[in-house]
Amino acid sequence: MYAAAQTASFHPIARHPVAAERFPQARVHRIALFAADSEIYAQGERSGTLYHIAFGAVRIFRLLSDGRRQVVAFHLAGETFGFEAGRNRGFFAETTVETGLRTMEAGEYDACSPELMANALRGMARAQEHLLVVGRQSAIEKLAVFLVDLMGRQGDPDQIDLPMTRNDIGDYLGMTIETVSRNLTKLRAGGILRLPSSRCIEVLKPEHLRRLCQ
Amino acid sequence: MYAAAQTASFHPIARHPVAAERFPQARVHRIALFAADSEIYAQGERSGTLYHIAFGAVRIFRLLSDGRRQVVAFHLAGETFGFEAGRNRGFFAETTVETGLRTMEAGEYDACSPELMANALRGMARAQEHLLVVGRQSAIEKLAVFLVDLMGRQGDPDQIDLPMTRNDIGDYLGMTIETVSRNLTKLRAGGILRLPSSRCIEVLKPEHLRRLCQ
DNA sequence: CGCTGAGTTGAAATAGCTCAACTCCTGTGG
DNA sequence: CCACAGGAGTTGAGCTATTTCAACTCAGCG
Repeated sequence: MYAAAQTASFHPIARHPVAAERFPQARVHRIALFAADSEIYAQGERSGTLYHIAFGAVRIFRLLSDGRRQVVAFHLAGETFGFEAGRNRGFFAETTVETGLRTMEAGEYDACSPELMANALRGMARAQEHLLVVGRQSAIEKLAVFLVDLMGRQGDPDQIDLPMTRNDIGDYLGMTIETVSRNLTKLRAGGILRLPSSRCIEVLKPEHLRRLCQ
Repeated sequence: MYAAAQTASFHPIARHPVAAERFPQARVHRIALFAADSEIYAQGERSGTLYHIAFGAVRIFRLLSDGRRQVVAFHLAGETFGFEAGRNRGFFAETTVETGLRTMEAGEYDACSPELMANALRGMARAQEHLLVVGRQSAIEKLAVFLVDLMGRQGDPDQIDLPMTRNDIGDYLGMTIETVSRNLTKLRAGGILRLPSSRCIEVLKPEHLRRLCQ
């Protein structure tokens, strides 16, 4: 779970053609490599640092006292995260897969720039959209919204790359892994999806999926 | 439901001693009076205006295509709302009770001031906290968190003023009004609450309530 | 005094959870 | 190259919390 970030250095960046393409060696500037399931920051730590994801994915979550976990956001390649309302982290951040991050320390950026403001507002909007999903709707609807969102953020390919486990998805949508699995099976049985592997989903009928989102 | 804001003018402000006290006549400056259940803005409208609540309460929500409603936030007296990520409103805003609002048009305020930034980040944090509640936990736990939050925002009185209906609460917590009602009854049966009226809750055992929040 | 909307309560239906068994995939070591 | 172990995912069966539908109470108001 808490593999040290250093271990990532054993995996040469060349194994990530996408990342290599987007951030050619000359432009790679202070990229930190993290193995899957590495902690980026913990709840309670001093905040300030921002992170830009070169490749990989990150889950933002909180641990509840009974051991349950609520994932409040996933961040994918190309996105920036790490904004906090207070001086200390309110959540944990961990990689879900092997991930490359560029960090920006407080002081390196203008804390009140229009870009940051836009990002904060977008964060609020995304959390509120997430609320719409988690708050109501059946498990299959939640899953549909999740997949359509992922599709959009990956540039609407017909093959969705799932950079997280069923456990992560369950904790994000507020349901058990069994319910996630059962409803994926249901979508497959309906001819809407194909599941070539557990980390890849081929969307056969995008319109059907979108219709489920209402 | 969509009573015009004008109708509020039939209710003299003198009926609201709290408001009168906080905003004495001399300082009342462009306060708009809204009757209960009045629309403040609608999804899709051009955004920009900010609102400060002199007295009353507001629900921020979205209507789903099947008629269900998800309330993503309540705002109470003293709070400011109306920030948007985009040029257009992503949600509806309505009063839940008779409400006095001071408006600030875009241009009257600095869109990138530290105060606004702090407000945006607080909005994000609150939405994420809300996610923790809605995403998991049993109905009774959700209700406990909701009441404790309300208590805090009203200055921790032992009498909570509920400026919204069971319906609003249900749509906020992602449950039916019957479940809200049943679980309030359960808390009352446990000697934790008293319900002098449907819009007022007396908290007899705050520690018990807090313990339910974990 | 009856009407109306909000809230409460009851009974039956059901979606999702829990617990458990099983498969599949992957990596490791002989 | 195969055997094996361990983790991730799937499937099944029974259980339970919440929803649904319906009846009822209660308070405010013309």
